Amino acid sequence: MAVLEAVSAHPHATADTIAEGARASIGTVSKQAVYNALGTLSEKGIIRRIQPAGSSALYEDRVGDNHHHLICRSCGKTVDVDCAVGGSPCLTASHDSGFAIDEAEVIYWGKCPDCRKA
Amino acid sequence: MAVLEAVSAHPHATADTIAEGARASIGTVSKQAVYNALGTLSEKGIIRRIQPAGSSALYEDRVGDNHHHLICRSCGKTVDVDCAVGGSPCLTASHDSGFAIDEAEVIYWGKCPDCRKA
DNA sequence: TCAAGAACTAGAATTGTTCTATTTTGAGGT
DNA sequence: ACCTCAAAATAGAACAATTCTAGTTCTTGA
Repeated sequence: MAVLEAVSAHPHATADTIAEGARASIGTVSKQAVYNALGTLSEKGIIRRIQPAGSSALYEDRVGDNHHHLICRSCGKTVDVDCAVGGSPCLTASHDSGFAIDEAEVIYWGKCPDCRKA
Repeated sequence: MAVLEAVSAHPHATADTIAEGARASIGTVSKQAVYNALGTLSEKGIIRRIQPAGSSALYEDRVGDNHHHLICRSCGKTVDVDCAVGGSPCLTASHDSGFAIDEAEVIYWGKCPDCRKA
């Protein structure tokens, strides 16, 4: 529960940050307890795990609405974006090679406003 | 050059596999030489590096045609798919939050024909 | 031929995550 | 209340991919 709350409170946080958040509300929690909880929660579909290139895994509780992510190449800032194409469209690849596709993960890479200034 | 050839010969291979490929054509190459070469090549845009969740980095030389990937959740098999939406459309997120977007990375997750049978 | 910079090597170091063995906790039954 | 058993937590080791570092070897231009 504490882990779930921490994920809710810090969207797109790393396991480490979430562990800190959980500790803030409960006291002591081991790293592994957090990993276990995160693992179970994302397995059950209650939270989502994203693993952008060049960073550790991030977790969020916004789930089931087919939204995507926009990540800054310089500072790593991550924001949600709604699916450009509506509903859950991306699930149709042009040619599926016989695969049964169950998810389309979209990551937009770019530069955030702050980093553009600098 | 040997590294580039190895990437060409084994699309979607890991750094390790590419190192083996390079060694097969040249003799001995250190792991770091390979990482250096891969780093420079992808920095210059000659090859592309993809880092799917739960696997190490993969490299490919098909570049600049806005294609995406379809990965099997069970066996990790990776195939190319052309962009569902044509040209380079995905570059437009519904709302860009002020970011300067330069790439849209799409990964379709599913089950390959072989794993569906099993 | 020589010097200077680039690339290469080997091996240690780092980081995020997972594994394993041991301990603690909590629920149900007596 | 007490005991037992399973589930969850702990601590710390283990692991794998990648990066860093220091020293050596090549290559190229003068």
